[in-house]
Amino acid sequence: MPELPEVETLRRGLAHALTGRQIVKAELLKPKILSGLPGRTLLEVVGAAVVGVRRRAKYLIVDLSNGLSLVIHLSLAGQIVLENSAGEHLAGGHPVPAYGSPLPHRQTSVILDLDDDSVLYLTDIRQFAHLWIAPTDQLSEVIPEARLGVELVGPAFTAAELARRLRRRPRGKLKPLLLDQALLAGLGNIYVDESLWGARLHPLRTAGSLSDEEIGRLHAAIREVVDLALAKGVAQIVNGKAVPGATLPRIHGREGKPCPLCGQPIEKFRVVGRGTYVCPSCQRIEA
DNA sequence: AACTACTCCTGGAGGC
DNA sequence: TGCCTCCAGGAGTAGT
Repeated sequence: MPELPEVETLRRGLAHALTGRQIVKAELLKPKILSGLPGRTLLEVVGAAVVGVRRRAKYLIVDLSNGLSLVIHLSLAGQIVLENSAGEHLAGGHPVPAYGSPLPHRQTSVILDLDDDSVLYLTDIRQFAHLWIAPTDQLSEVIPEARLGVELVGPAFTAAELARRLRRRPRGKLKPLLLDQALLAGLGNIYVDESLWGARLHPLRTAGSLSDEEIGRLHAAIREVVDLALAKGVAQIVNGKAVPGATLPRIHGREGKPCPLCGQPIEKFRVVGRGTYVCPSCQRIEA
């Protein structure tokens, strides 16, 4: 699903469009999405205004004027579409159902009506997404801070910090480590592949085998791919395949297509059950 | 510590 | 057209 760049891009759009708006109606079509904190209902957000939209890792946080926050994790296939009164869409998350298709969709879980006649739809074709309603000062009940590593956007994510974290788990392989939210908060399957390709490192290299120079390369590659996604548009994948012509991804979902760097055909294999793409020439397992 | 397997779900693609 | 299988931008838990 949406990884950090997708969630951050969505956050920026929603912060602009939602801040100051009042929620005038809330419909819960699929109760399954509301997990944890029993006793809370979606009706508690009606009448409150949005005071800000934040993000931690892949969690989207909508702070309200009544001391509550909506916390959304889009998981694999969650999607948010905000439709304004002119019928224009601000959309983010999973591309299925296609942006612009009629809403609500069969798998739409939540509909929020705003006081400017815009409507927010939260849809998830796989019903894995989660929504929590919690007091803004008690979000630790919802967001598992102890299981979230360093934020990738901002000053905390340095090469030294990456090295420190990787060296704690020297026998771990790079792909599972980079997918581990307790190590780095925000990467998912696509951006891990993109980052490893950018650093010219094989997904099965062990953390302990990396030189300082290679860790520096990995840090720069992660930074570069996240920055590129935030600046030029997030990775576009539909049904596991890269969308032709999109800036990102450059390697994920492009099996058999030429490596953008050397032209060798990109190969696909499985690592911890996840489809993994490498350039066999640029990313060699031996150092 | 690190790995595998399994779970939650639906839908799109491709084979026949 | 139908039927089948496989796979999927996440993450928690259990078992080895």
